[in-house]
Amino acid sequence: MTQVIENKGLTIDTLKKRSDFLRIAAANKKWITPAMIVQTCENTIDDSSTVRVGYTASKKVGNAVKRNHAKRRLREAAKQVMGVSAVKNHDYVLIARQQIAEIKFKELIRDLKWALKRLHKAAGKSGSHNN
RNA sequence: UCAGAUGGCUGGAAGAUCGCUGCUGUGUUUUUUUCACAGGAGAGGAAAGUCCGGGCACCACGGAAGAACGGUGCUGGCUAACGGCCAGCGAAGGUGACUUCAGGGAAAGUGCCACAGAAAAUAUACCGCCGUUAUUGGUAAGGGUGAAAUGGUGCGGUAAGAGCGCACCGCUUUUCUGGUGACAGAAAAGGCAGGGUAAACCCCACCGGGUGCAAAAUCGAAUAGGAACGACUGGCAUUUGCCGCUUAUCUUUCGAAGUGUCGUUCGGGUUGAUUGCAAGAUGUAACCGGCAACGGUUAUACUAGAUGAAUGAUCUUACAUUCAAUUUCGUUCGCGGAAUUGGAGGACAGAACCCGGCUUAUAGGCCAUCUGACACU
RNA sequence: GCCCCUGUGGCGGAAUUGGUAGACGCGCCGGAUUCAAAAUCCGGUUUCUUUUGGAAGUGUCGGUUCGAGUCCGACUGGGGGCA
Repeated sequence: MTQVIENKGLTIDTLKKRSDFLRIAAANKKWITPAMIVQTCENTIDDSSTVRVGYTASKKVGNAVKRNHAKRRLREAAKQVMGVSAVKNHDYVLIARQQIAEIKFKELIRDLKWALKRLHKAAGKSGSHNN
């Protein structure tokens, strides 16, 4: 599989504070796929060339090995997808679900692209969340 | 060959592309930083559970004796220490290799033993048996209850019986022998003392101050050098000094230190960085001592340091494993071996201050020693 | 990471020194009352079975004991605290 990534100049930064995670969850804009949940929210940072992404894997995913593995795969997927499909001045949170251990990496990337597309399309019309 | 026992080792490999976190060096940079390049490093046998033992840090102090509380519990050794390990003893289980055991004291004292049963522990006598006789005496063979009933079997003995007597077995005490010891063996004496429970209180011996790296220290930022209440802040003395008070569970005592700190509540600020934090009861190898655990000497190595938490993502190739189909060989007709093709597919699991153990989880693979059965020589 | 607490029917919650487990309340089911419902009153309510009875059962497994919800050990689920 060849992975030529066309970077738009967006650099990825990692969210670390709990308050940021809560703010993005409160915005109530999310898209659910079998392997993960994608949440997003606009931020107020002036630097327009960075996109901030946070990763979450709760105890429902499994033990420590499975949780770390899930976060690594999410980080790898974000590295390949966010540079192309993300919108600047937005923060994202990727939440792992149980099926992330079984799904193939190609499908993970496809789902993430689809989720971002749907989120930004829906955000234009209304603030209602999909299910 | 089959079945098993014990101990130990291992815990996936190779390659390609793209990345992550420290360290070292060079360059850039006024310096710190940042960035670029190069080099080299980067999870486990359990990293887990947090069940024990230490190091280390703080709690206003150390020693000795006692009390309380908690823990351990056959013997000897190893260890920094331990509830761990090694070697033994005893009991129970197994044909055997071997396995399991909180395994001190019930004759210091107290408590408890439901129901049933005459009686559940200073014993006692319901039905019985025997004698005398008209109300009692002897007895513990037999009956029945219970988890448990005051030695067991046999012979003698007797009114009936009973360690009442004897033999064997068991038990207790004493002595001797062997052993460092737990204990083992032998002899003599005693007609039998003695129910269970100490993972009930307890006794005996030994050990233990508390809290935990979110300990603790420094820097920065911020605001204030916060407020209220309580505790001891004392007395003589001009200084030395004397008495008193305080000093990590409590009391007593010895020495030393101290007399401005501590506790609670309210209010404000910070939710940062650095140190602690990686050379140690360290690993590996050889030799020596020891049955062994382990110890000693020499040589050699430096081997993770993250903090929404790095050590990876994707793909390919064989290899172990497994499923299905086909062919073939053997067959005790259950199936087993070999080859080919196609598919599935890596056990348990992630350092968080560091060590020594224990416990629990774990696909498979390999090695050594030993036991039993069968066959052959 | 470290330190604590706790587990009993569908739910809350009892069970004195170890001696008949499911007290009591809520809920649920059936009946009475009512034209009907609510309220009230009466009865039942751990599970299985060959049903006047028997067996299992206090998160799981093991041990001590004649006997364990209770005592001891190991595991497991849930909850809380610590800058």
